[in-house]
Amino acid sequence: MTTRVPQENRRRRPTRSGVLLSQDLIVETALRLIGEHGPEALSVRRLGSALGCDPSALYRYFRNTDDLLLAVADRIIGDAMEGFTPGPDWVASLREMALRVRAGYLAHPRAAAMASYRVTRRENEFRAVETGVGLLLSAGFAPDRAVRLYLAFIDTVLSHAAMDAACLALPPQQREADQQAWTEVYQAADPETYPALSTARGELHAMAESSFEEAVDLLLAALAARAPGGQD
Amino acid sequence: MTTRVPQENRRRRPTRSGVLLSQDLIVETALRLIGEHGPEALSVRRLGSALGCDPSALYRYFRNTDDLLLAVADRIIGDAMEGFTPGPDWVASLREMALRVRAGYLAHPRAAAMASYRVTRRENEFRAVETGVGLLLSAGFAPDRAVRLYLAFIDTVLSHAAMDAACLALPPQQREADQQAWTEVYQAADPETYPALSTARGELHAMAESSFEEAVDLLLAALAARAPGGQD
DNA sequence: GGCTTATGTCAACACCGTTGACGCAAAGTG
DNA sequence: CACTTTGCGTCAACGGTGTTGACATAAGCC
Repeated sequence: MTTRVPQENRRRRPTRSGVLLSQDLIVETALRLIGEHGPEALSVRRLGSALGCDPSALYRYFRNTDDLLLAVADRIIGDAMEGFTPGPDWVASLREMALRVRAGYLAHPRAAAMASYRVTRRENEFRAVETGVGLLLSAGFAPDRAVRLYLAFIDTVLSHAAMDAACLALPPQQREADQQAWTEVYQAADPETYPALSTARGELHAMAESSFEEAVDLLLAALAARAPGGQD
Repeated sequence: MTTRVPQENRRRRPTRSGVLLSQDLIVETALRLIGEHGPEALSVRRLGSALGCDPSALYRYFRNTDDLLLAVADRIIGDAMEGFTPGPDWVASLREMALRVRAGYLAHPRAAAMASYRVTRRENEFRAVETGVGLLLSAGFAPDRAVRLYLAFIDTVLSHAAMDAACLALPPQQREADQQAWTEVYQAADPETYPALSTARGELHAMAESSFEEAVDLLLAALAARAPGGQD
């Protein structure tokens, strides 16, 4: 963001409680708040009191709460992708990207659920898009195909990861109840009206698990099959 | 629907403005509000004034806004799947299922975005799983594979649809800002640090669109390629 | 040391979901 | 028809939310 106030030259005045505010400190505190007390714990007022400052002070650093949320999202992306460098195998590299993003989301389940579908427009997202599109270009796809396919890939990864994160963010009681539904409620399905469910009865337990890797691998297989360079 | 408080025997008193309240009327008004005035128009207070009653009257019909939201979600699912019967072509049938789910979500974005991660365990979900697993069984997959692959498929569809709905549910200002980011902020990327972005500069506008169909088609292609019966 | 001005503070506004008390009118009973 | 019960709509209030504009004050520049 070019419009952003430079962090270094800021004329920072300590707050009432002596804390020196900064975008990084605010983002970290927000992430901590969400992680500790759930997504509903994130409000300007609570964030202010957690930082020991007036809520309105945050508006000196972020245009509004949406702006703050995008900063949090970008931070998650940055943490997830830290130290990652794409290798020569573009499929394997995209796969690792996917797993990293998912791990980053699962580390902050509640924040991830809010931010998965946003465009952060910040440096970490820039780098991730650069890396992903670059990998597809290196696979021989034309630029327009590379962009379209990267979008399909990353949207699948992000939305799937968000879904997993949302499940993880559920209260344990509710999560276990949802999982048990597949081994209990669905087992009682009437064979006449639900023949397919009956046939697959012994396998329905798999419904309780995440399909993230399966879906990513299916998608990557389809991408590999369409790569100009060959079937693999 | 039928398990709720019987609508018939209710001791319904006309509101101040003469309207007779009911669960159906409330749900329909909520959907209409969202459809006419955007997703952010749905609040208990606005819903109350749209119905010509005090906001608190709604709590006679729904435990809280969450309960109301689930009722709305149930209606959306029912509407989306109404009249659908799987055909002989399992790939085409799964594709139509996907498009129907998405259309249902997009028709009522905010409700869908808020309810997408819920497991209903109700009749409509039963029927959907039965249909989907049945289609994969008919394709020749063994039951365990059919279950796993259906899960990967439906999770991709649901999470993608939820993501699209969530984007649509954003306040217009934020949504447009997110979309413009690809044609403005990302255009200014430095060619030296972001060579791939530079190469694909003219195609980045595609990032603002939905990748739903592309992702579904990629996944279905991968499924078709793995079907025991052959590529089709 | 004085000036400018960025920045933290404060008070206020307009919303939000939810609740409890209250009175009225509809349903049930005879 | 009259009487009682009670479901329901209304009202007022509580505590929460994001955001804004006025204001003082202290940091950094000359």
